[in-house]
Amino acid sequence: MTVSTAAAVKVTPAPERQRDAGRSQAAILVAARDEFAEMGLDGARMEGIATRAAVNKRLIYYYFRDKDQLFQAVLEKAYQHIRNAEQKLNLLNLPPPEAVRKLVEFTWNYCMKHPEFQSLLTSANLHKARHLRQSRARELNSPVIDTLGRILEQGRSEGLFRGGIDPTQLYISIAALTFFYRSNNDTLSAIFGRHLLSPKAKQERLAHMCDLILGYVMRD
Amino acid sequence: MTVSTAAAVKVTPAPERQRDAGRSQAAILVAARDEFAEMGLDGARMEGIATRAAVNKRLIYYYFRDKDQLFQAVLEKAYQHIRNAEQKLNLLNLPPPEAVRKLVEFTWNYCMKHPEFQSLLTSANLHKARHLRQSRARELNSPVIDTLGRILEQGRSEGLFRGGIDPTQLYISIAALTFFYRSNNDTLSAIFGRHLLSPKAKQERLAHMCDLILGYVMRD
Amino acid sequence: MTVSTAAAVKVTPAPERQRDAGRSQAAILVAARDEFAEMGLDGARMEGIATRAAVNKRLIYYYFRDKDQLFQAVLEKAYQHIRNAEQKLNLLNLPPPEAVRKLVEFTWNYCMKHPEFQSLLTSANLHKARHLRQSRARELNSPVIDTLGRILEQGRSEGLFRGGIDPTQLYISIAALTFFYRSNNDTLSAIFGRHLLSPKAKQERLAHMCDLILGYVMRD
Amino acid sequence: MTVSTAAAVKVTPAPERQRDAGRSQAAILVAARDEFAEMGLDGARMEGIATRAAVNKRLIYYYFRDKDQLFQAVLEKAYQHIRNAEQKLNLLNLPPPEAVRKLVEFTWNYCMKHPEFQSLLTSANLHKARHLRQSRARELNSPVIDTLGRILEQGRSEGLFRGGIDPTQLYISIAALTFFYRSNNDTLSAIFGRHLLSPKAKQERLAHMCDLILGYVMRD
DNA sequence: TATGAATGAGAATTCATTCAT
DNA sequence: TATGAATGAATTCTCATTCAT
Repeated sequence: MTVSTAAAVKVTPAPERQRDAGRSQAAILVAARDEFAEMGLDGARMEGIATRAAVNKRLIYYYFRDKDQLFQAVLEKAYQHIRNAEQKLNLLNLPPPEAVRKLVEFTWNYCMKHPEFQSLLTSANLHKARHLRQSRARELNSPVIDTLGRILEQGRSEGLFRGGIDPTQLYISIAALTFFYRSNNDTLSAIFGRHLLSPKAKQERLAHMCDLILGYVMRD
Repeated sequence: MTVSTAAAVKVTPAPERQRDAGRSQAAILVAARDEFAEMGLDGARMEGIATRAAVNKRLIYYYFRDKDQLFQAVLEKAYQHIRNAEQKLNLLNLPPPEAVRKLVEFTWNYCMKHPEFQSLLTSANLHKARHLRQSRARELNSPVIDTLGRILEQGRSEGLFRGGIDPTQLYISIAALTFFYRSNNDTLSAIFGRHLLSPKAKQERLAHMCDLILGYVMRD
Repeated sequence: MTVSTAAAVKVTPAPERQRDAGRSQAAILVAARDEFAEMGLDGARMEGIATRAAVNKRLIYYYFRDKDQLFQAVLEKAYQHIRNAEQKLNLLNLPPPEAVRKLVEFTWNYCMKHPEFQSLLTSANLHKARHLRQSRARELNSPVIDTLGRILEQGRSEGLFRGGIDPTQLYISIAALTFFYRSNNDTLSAIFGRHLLSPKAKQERLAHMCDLILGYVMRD
Repeated sequence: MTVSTAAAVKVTPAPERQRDAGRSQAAILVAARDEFAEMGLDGARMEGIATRAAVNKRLIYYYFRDKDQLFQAVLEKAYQHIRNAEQKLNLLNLPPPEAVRKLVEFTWNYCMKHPEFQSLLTSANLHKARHLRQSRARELNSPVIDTLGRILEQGRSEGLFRGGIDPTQLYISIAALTFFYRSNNDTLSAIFGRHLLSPKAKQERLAHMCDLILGYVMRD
């Protein structure tokens, strides 16, 4: 047996990549987001998340306690992300009709780029949104509601928009028109025998939505 | 009821409940529909379905082979049900604007009465609609698309509606506005801190949707 | 035991029995070998294997994925074991007749000491040897075939053996005479009403086999 | 409801094929033999047997009580079949060497034509031959043993054969050489990378076996 | 911070067999 | 003689999670 003589020897911790708390946590969150989005909360596997994140399964528990907490963290991050994007819209600088159109387009584009968002919400809803209710994060609520309210008011005062529109109601409708289209794509395609996500189809859908929303908002 | 005088009358098999293939199958389908709708395809438990249906778990396999086949059967039946309801609408007898309004109201009411329908679709979509694609049932496609197309045309010819509206696109939008609202109710409620399914809220939502759809369809 | 003076000496992990991957795997393999041999592949129970190995049932799946993979591992190990034993025979040092006799005796003894080997092969054959074909292990093929070929040649050149004997054919025959006798023992005994595994019967069988094989191999 | 007027009307039992006890039993036995041979006793499925026999699963239980009894019946029939074939050999009419050769050839041919026989025996052995021991059928024991004894004696008295050969021992050896070859074909083929059942291979094997047996039996 | 070993509580599915007609 | 309906007891395998280092 070869015995080391130096009790003081301390192996240098290797050129790292290991042992980076932040990196591991972030990798897990991304992996979990993808797994949850693809498989649903119930279909997702902790094993699958660990593999995607290239970390030891045990580490997930170390950082996130359990599957539900992890899902909650993913959900919060997803909301945070879209709220962040919404912040940058600067809708109040635009003429009201332009602002509304831009909001529709933004919602559409976000939905196309981040289909995982609606997928996560779907899982959240299946579970009665308990993950959200446990969340103390206040990034959940959209500041856009407020903004949209002001836009509607201004459009109204300019004589462009009709009155009496509930901004929350309108916001939900915009979301509905885009997110439903995307998240029900597979069944809709199967039934209509029509590909709904080709570039042309997407362009048509966006046009339709803008017509629909603006046709409603604007005074006859 | 015409009563036979003869002694040869076949005794009705007693109000038993045992050994009735049709009844068992039907009970399983109902139970499965509810379980799948509440828990999602992945969250649903065969055990739970058996309990709901008050049949032996084994019997489910006897009639439906496995979970996926059962889900497919449930899905087909759900489509069949809504298509059936659509059939009875008789929209072509109405003035075009009334017809469109009635379709919106029908969709809304169906959605409220049968939230399981969208829930099933959600699971189907999470699984890339493979259950639908394996289905040879042709009740899937909605005959309403056709009807809606004719209504739009007629409204157009009467000078009431704008032209160039794709009936499929419009149909999807109507579905989106109602089904998204219902199926995302929990997260939306949590975020907006507002109960979306109170009688008043439902009435407002329906009014909003009608305004939106009719405002778009009708010529300025 | 050489005692180190240093405080830095790593404490030997105690004679525990827990948390030893190698030990667990080995225990499972032994248990599985016995269960498969006694019950056949289809009759074997994962539960039974876990009990025999005194490990958690789940651990079997942890290490071996599923029943088939486990069986394959067992099979490979069994081949490895007999090939190992064959290696040690050193037949080439003996006069050809002695070598042949020793091979027969070895086969017989191995068969008596390791009846599980033929039992495993029987299961493998029932399943069309798919486990073997999936195996990339090259310990499967017997090196004895080669050796036997050389022995036959030398015997021939010494004028002791007849010519034109296919070593593979002969090897199969030696195996057949022993393994068939052992693995069909129960039916043969039942039919002939004669105990085939008494010391006397075994001795007679071995003598018969040697006579048979040597009588064939040696020139008249 | 259309009521039949004739109480006496008796539907003629249809051109039959149904309700033929003998036919059903025979079909089940054949189907069971094939299923047991292909899958082994444990791997065989009552369902599979019913399907093969094109009868209702329940009928198997009606005629054969349970799986074990069915297996026993199959086994007995298999023995009966080979004993029957052996009866017709008329070995005593031949010169002793011819008789022995004919027995080897017969065994080989039977084995090639009826691989299910050895397969059934294999299952029987895995279960310690309990099915045989429960069997009161006396067709089990081979009359050939007797015949072979006489042949050996005669050959001996004619100065052709060596003495002291145990006919049972020899009979087992002949069976071993053929049945082992056939029933271990898959593993042997996999290991030797050589197809053992091609016409040429079969011919070579038979020749080898005859050489082996006759080389042993005949006086030098 | 990180990880391989281990596990209990299910989960879907299978299978021989019985029930009721 | 024949059969569709029904079932209890397994059986394999899965999954989130904890242990021990």
